[in-house]
Amino acid sequence: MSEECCPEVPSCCDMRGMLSFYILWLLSKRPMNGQEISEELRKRRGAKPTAGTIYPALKELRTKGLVEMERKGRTTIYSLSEDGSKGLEKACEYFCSAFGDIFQEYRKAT
Amino acid sequence: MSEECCPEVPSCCDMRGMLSFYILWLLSKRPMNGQEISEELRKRRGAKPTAGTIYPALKELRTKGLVEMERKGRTTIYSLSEDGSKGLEKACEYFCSAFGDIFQEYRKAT
DNA sequence: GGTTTAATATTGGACATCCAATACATTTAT
DNA sequence: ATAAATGTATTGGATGTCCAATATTAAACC
Repeated sequence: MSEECCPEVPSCCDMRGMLSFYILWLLSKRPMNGQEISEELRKRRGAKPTAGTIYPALKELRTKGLVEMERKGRTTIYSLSEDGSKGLEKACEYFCSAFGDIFQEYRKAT
Repeated sequence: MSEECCPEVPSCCDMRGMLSFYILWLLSKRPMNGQEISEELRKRRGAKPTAGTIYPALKELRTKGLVEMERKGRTTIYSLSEDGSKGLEKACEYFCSAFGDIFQEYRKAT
């Protein structure tokens, strides 16, 4: 379907991390199933996470009570819980505080 | 010494990752020793990485040829190599492309 | 019904990142 | 000279994130 442009993953240093955070952020936009989440991540981070990446992460978020799920036939719709929503807010604050300078610099440069 | 304010690490989701990337970015500002790098990370990410975190990361960056070091008495000064500089550029591009939306949203909200 | 397809899910192995604990070298203080 | 302080470094164990491989389930197709 969509062949939308996506960033090239750099070879120089490891860019893993923040997956659960990113999933929470995506779910704050709208409830999604696993494949939709994976596709969003592909568009944004340049590589589509496989099933072995995405479902364990979702399971952990559910265990922590941050995400709720509802099975609908073949698919499972994941959505933010109230705790997930509150947690995301704190996490966004932290993320932008921790990495803000790097973004600022990029904005100036372009 | 400096008790500068630093962000509170959220409990909701894991915020590890991007350490090597962040180190490269810091070293692009100026050469530093391990303790200075750790202190910069504390101010920005809210927790000071211990020796077991920082030195293996620096060692790996050196193995990859991205970082150079020079021993000076008690301290070791680390600096970006040419490859490190080029790699960082790509990595910054990727990082901002991958996480830009989250940051944009934060800017609007505040 | 029987096959294919799409989505979900688990397992096992690899690796980066994290800490606590330990060790060592060099400078500084006594 | 000895002790304390500072900076560097390694080890071992935990955890999150990553993929390939495999399995399961439900819908769609013939």
